[in-house]
Amino acid sequence: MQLATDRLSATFQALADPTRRAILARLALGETSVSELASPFKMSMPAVSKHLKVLEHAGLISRSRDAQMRPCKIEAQALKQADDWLEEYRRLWEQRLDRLEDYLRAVQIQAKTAQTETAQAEETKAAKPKGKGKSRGRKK
Amino acid sequence: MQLATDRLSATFQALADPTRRAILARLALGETSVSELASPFKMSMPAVSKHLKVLEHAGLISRSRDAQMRPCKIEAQALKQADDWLEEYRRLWEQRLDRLEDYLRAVQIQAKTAQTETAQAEETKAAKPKGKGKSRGRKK
DNA sequence: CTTGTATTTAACCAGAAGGTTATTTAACTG
DNA sequence: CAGTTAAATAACCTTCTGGTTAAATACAAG
Repeated sequence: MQLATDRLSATFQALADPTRRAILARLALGETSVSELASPFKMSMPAVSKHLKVLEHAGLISRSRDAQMRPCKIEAQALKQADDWLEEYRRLWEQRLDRLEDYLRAVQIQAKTAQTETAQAEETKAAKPKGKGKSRGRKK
Repeated sequence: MQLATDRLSATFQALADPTRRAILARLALGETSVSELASPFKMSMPAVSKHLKVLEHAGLISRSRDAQMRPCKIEAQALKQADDWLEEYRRLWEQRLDRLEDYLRAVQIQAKTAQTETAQAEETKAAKPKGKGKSRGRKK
């Protein structure tokens, strides 16, 4: 059905659909049948079956057999891989507050300066510095 | 270009492509131009431009202007949203070992019960770590 | 062996994704 | 102004996605 791309791409791809995320949410509560997984949705069974195939291909679920039923089980390892990828970027949002503080501090200083030099503030715009000076400021 | 689905779907969708993840990896090092972002790939500029549009639509990057250049910057909040979603499932892989331990302990008790129906209660008590104070934090 | 139940497969469809080349827009430069 | 650079847009193509209905499979129970 889908391309044989890498595992991580397949995982994110699988998570990119609300129906599939809802299925995973249900499976987080415990193993269950395809019919029960399908019941909350108004789509046809084959459609759900396809979603399950996508999830299985991504390693997010596994299936066993119980009479006519094919119970699905969530497989957390694939989710962990996605989490591991995000881990690399965690600092980017965890440092956010610190940077906001830096920014606010800078603004405060600027405000104080502006109090004494109000007139020149407008002129600065016209007095464009040469070349790639980039007076646009706060470029880390 | 892409569907106007919910933000989380758009984010996971954006992350489901290796090229886009590579772009984000580069942007994690700092803001840069489209040309530089495109340079590692053998695809055309319009292709990269499309990838950037997908990332921007998902809120994963933002763009500013600097002369002819349109520098891209990573936006960590969208990544955090993905991480928050995964957070709900974290216990599934973090508790895995604990549950395996529980299972093995149960099997052991069963085996012993089958052998001799004598004093295994004390052993169980001794072996049990008691409480789930493992506090396996989410930060590595 | 026939029927019912649970689920998958087959065939098909519209629209999205990801790529291409050619053209256009935007901003600096001489 | 004309020319160059950086990037986006337009038009087009192929493959993938997510859904459909109809038919097939696997199993259990009469």
